[in-house]
Amino acid sequence: MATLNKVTLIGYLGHAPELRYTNGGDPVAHFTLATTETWKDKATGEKKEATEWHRIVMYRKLAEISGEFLKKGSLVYIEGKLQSRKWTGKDGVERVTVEIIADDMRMLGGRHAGHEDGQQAAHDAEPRHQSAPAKGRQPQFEYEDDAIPF
Amino acid sequence: MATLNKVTLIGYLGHAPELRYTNGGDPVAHFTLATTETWKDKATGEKKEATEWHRIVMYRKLAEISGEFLKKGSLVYIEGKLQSRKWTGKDGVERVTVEIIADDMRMLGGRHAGHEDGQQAAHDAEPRHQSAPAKGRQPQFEYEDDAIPF
Amino acid sequence: MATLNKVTLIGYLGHAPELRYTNGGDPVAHFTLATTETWKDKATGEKKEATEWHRIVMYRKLAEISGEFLKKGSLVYIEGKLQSRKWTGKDGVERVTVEIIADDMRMLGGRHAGHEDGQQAAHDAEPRHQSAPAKGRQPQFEYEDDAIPF
Amino acid sequence: MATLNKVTLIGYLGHAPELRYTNGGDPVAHFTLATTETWKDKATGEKKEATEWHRIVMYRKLAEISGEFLKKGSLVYIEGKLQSRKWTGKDGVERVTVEIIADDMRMLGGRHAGHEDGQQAAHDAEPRHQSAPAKGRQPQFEYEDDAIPF
DNA sequence: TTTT
DNA sequence: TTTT
Repeated sequence: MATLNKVTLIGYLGHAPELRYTNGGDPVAHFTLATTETWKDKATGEKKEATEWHRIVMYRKLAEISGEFLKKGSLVYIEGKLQSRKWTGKDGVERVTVEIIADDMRMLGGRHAGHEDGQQAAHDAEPRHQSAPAKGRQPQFEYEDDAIPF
Repeated sequence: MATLNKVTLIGYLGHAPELRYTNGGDPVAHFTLATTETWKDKATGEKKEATEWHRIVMYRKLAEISGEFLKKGSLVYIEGKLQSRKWTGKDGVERVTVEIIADDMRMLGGRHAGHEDGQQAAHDAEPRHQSAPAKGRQPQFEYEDDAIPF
Repeated sequence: MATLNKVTLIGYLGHAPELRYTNGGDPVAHFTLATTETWKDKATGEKKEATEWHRIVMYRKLAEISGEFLKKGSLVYIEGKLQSRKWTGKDGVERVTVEIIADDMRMLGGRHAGHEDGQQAAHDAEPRHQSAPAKGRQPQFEYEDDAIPF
Repeated sequence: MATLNKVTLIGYLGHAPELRYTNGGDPVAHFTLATTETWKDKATGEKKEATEWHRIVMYRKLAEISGEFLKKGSLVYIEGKLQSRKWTGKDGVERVTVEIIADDMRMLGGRHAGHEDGQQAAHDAEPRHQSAPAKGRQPQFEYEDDAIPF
C-alpha cells in the first residue's frame, strides 16, 4: 500500500478515561486530550491561545493501563492513527466523528501526575519502539479483536 | 504549554487540489488524501482493506506548489496538525469537520507523478527541518564545524 | 527529492546546555539527552533497562532558549534531523559522530522543571507547526474561515 | 519512563539489504539509506545539496521482507529507534556506530521499484499502526528474540 | 551524564 | 474520491 496514517500528540486529559467493554469482553477506553498553541498577534501584539480537543480511543491493554493510571489533567504522549466513524443522532442527522485510535502512550506527569507505577511506556498489542531492545524481547498477550462495537 | 499536535500522512490525492484565495489574496488549497490499511482476517483468513479519507488544507506557498504540481492520484507525504472547525449546514444542523492543516509536503510519485521540477520538499513559511545542513546553508549564519568537540 | 530525515525524542538532559558562539556571533547549544527503555527478560523474567544517549545541537533562538531554561535533568521533547560529522582526534584517528540538529523543543517538566516562563514551544527559525491557528494568527494573512465548504 | 526514541526516514537504499542470521537462526538485514536535502545559498544563489547516510538494521520478518523486496535505489519509509553500538577495530581503536533499528517499513517505489507483491507495509513483531483496524486484527508470528549478536 |  |  505504501500509505501512512499517524498522529502524535502531547496533551492534557480533559477527563479521566471512560472504560467500557466490548461484547467479547475487551476493554475500550475513551477520553479527550487538549493541545494548546499560543502565539502573539502580529498586528495588536496581544497574546493569543487556541485549544484543540482530540478524541482518543484505546483498546485492550492500553485501555486498561490508561483506565488505571490516567486522570483528568494528566499529561501524556499519544501515538496512533486517524479514523473517522459515521453515526446517526437521535435527530436522524448523520454525522462523522474523527477519532485517534491510540497504539502507544507515555505518561509525562502533568498537574496531577499518576502513581509512580504507571510511569512507563504502554502499547497496544506487541511493543515495537521503546520496548523492543535487540535481545530478549517478549511476546506479550493474546487478544481477540473481534467485535468491538462501541 | 508543552503540547504537541502533529499528523504525518503518506497517501494518494482523491482529486486535484482546489485553489482559492482569501480576501487578503493569499492562496488556500484543499484536497482529500486516502490512506489504506490492509490486513488478513484472523477468523476467515480473507483479505480486508479499509480506506481513510483525510481533509488537507494548505496555505500560502505550500498551497501554490500543491496547486501546481499535485494531481488526482499523486502520492505525497504530508505533515501538519489537526484542527476542527464548526459549521452550520443549510439544514441548520451544526457539524464539526476535522482537517489537517499541512505545513510540510513531499511528492513521492504515484501513478501520475508530477514534473521533475516539483520533486522537492515544500514548506509553509520558513523552512525548518530538512533545510539546515551543517555548512554553507545561509549567509546570515556562518559556522565553523571543524572544531565542535562537544 | 522526496526524502525525509526526522528524529523525535523525549528524554532527560544529562547536563545543562553548553552555549557557545559562532564567528558570526550566532549561539550554538550542545547537550546530551537520555532515553531509556525497559523490558522484562522473557527467559529469566528479570527487569532490564537500557539507556541511549543522544547528542543534541541547537542553533540561534532555540539555542538561546535552551541555554536559559534547560538544566541537567530537564525533561524535553525534541524534534530534529540526524547529521553525521567527521572529525580527527589527537590520536590521528578519524571518527564519525552522529548528532541531532534540533529544530523544535518543548519543555515537559522533569525533576527540576524550569520557570513557568519557559514552558512553551520553541522553534528554530520561523514557527511552523503549532503556530498556525485557524483565525487571527498573523496580520499578513486574513482568512475568512466561515465559508470553507470544502 | 516517559521517554521516546523515534526516527522517521524516507530515502533511497544505497545497496541491497545484506541478510545474515543470528546464532538462533533469526534473520538480520543491514543496509544504508540516503536522505538528501537541497537549498539555495543565500549569498551566492547557487543550489546546494547534502546527502546523509543512515545505517538501517532490521530483524526477523522485517529483515526477510526487506531482503526479498528491497534493492539498491528503492525508495522506502522507515520508522525505528536510534541505537549506538561500541566496537573495536583491528587497529585497536574503539568507535561508536549509530544505527537505526527499524520496526516499520513501507515501500514507496523509487527508481527501481520492487515487485507489486512487496508494496505493503511491514512491521517488526506485531503490527501496530496501519495494520491494526478496529476489528478482526490478527496476531502474527512468533519469534524468539534471544541472541542476536551481530 | 539523565530519569522513574 | 485515491492507490496497489
